[in-house]
Amino acid sequence: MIIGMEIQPIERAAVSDEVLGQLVAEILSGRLAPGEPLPAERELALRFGVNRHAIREALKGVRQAGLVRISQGDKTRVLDWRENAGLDVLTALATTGAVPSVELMRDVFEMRRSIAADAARLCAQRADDAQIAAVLDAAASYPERADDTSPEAIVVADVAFWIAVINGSGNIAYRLAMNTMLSGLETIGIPAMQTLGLLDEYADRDSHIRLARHIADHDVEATTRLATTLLSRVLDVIATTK
Amino acid sequence: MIIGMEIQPIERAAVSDEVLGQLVAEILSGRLAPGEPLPAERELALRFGVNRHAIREALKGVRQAGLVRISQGDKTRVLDWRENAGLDVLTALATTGAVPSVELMRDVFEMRRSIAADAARLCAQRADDAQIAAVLDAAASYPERADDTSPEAIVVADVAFWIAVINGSGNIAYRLAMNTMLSGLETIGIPAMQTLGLLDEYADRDSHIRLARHIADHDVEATTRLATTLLSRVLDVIATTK
DNA sequence: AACATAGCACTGGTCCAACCAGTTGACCAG
DNA sequence: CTGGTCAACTGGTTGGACCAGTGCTATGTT
Repeated sequence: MIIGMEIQPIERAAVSDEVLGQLVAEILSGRLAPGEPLPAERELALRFGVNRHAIREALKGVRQAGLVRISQGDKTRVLDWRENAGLDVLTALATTGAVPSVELMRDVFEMRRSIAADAARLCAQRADDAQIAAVLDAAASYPERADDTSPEAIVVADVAFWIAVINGSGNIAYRLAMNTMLSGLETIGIPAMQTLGLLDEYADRDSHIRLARHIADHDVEATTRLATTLLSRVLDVIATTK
Repeated sequence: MIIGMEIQPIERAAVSDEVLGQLVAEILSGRLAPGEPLPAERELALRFGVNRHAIREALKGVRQAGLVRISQGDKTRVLDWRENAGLDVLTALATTGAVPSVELMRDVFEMRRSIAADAARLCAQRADDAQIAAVLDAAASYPERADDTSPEAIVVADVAFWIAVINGSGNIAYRLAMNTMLSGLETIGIPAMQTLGLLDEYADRDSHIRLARHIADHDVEATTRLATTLLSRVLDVIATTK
């Protein structure tokens, strides 16, 4: 075994997942328009060259994403994803180019700002000691600004910090929404963020430590202001990119 | 046919959906703890008394919700839903009593406030004429405050208004998140909201019309202020309930 | 005794083939 | 025109077989 050689697990996606991906892409891209019926399961099985069960498993996923309505005896019909789909299709949207990726990025970071800023406010209001300690810890773990700091380390630290804040807010909906946004960002990929110059704005250790201190002081006012400022930076970068 | 008789379609959930619901409930309630392995598919098929294919279809759904990790050759393991699940489990959370329903309600409405308020701000900033017209229309369609106004009508009008605002913001993530929240509220049910006295706070036709006008005037400042005020009302009611 | 390894038993993944259960529309009798 | 019947779809469900990974265990060598 060659030391240091690049090993990555070969991807062996299940056929049903393959099918799911393609169907979702077809719908999000608009090639399958809302209202339009999907081919019958048996037909799809033929076209994809897989068993009908694989198709059915995929269809279950498509339905759960809110992209189709399945009804026995009748054909499976495509829904308007803007009206019916849940937040979870963000990930799929990032993959298929249904929405321009810069615009999508802007939307996600705007949502991040709203939610994280409010979470910080609530955190300052009602977090208990343990939760505040976690926030302070996360801020302290923030990497120093240095050129040799890996992009991954910055992202990891930033995610950990805001997760701690959200946990402190005690709002489970915020937590779940953040989970969804993060998995969406993962599919976009850190390299893409790097090219956009987003990461430079992330790495501001001092500000995060100050913010944590505001939270620890239960200073709602200062917390909200600083959090909003911090969370807006990335958006400024995106705006100029556009 | 008796005029006005109550007709509702009989529910005939597919077995796989039945299974999915039970599995999700088991996990969210904590009876199946994170890290714990699920029974084998064949075992589950026996216990539920259904075919293995049905189990598999259900498991696909559970996985997509971010509640388990499935890997061939190994057992299917339960994930920590707080860390892995997406926003879409909100609906399931509302059903199973994993989180106290009042607390869940508070969380959702807090999220609604953050998102809708920011959407209103963005809408005032960058909505085009057609989108603004839609907002004005939605506000005009708001029902007059009257005792004979049905609760459903109020909710429908309110939803339509904020959807119009979010559309005007041009933020697709906000739209999707709102979709998810709405389907969550549906499962809670309007009657439950009525008992909590939430609906009275919804029905304020004048304020919504004023808000729409602020947006039409592109008055970002006034829009943000009024929107936040409006969206906070429900939370005040919930806070006193608690 | 210690360690490598071959093999077995278990997991999920896929397939085939049949049948059940609803929906729709065409057709025909009243 | 109304109502019923039937046939041809649709998705829903079942059984059983086999493929493909993973992990434990017994075995054999050192």
